Amino acid sequence: MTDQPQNAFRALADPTRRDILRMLTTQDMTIAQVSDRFDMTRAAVKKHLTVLSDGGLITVEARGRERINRLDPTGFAPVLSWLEFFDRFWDGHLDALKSAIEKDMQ
Amino acid sequence: MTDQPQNAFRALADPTRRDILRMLTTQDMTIAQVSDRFDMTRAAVKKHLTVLSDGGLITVEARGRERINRLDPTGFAPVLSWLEFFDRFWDGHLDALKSAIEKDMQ
DNA sequence: CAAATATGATGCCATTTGGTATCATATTAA
DNA sequence: TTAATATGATACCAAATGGCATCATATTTG
Repeated sequence: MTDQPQNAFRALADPTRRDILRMLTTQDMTIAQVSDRFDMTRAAVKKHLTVLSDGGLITVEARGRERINRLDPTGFAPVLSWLEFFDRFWDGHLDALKSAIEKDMQ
Repeated sequence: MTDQPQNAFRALADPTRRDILRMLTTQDMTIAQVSDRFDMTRAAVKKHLTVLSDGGLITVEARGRERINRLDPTGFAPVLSWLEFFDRFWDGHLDALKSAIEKDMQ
């Protein structure tokens, strides 16, 4: 982990990395397992996983010759905390926001 | 506006842009007003404002020769909605998450 | 031990990004 | 109208980013 929340926001800025995060909600995965799901080299995926790790969004556990990549929910804290600042600011606009979210969820 | 939530996440990935957003919580600002607060050219600031606008996080209202940049809370919806997916997934971890946020807020 | 496997590390490349400088255009003010 | 002001647009540049290819290293496995 390093600068916060910069590294977390940076990690979230790439669609591939966001897809990886969602994948990791279903199960922990090795680098090879993640790579199998993308049309890019293992090296490229590994770079993304490093960025996600720097952002604190995943943890990597060495297990023999494998590296288990696991979602780290606490890594989202700096992001949510930053966003929370706006949540407080809006206040009266929260309803509009909620409906906008619901509309977006469809 | 374009791809969602990609443009919003991309807009949030830069520290200068996040600072601009926080500034805009205190008051709507022209490009010149925003520029005055940063050690970079007006052109550079204008680029950031364009990215923020593409991300749907601000709206720009032309008023005479000025452009009023205004925070758009609804632009955060796609981001929050994406994050909400993880909120559902964690469930049992939410408490740890909350305390992590509080710790981060200090 | 030797071969296969999983990952790490490095170098290279094209594109994007964040910045500057400069000039054009549109409004306002004298 | 003319000058000043606020912004838009463009060209250019260095650094970062996302990708590939390749080789090195560490673990398993036969």
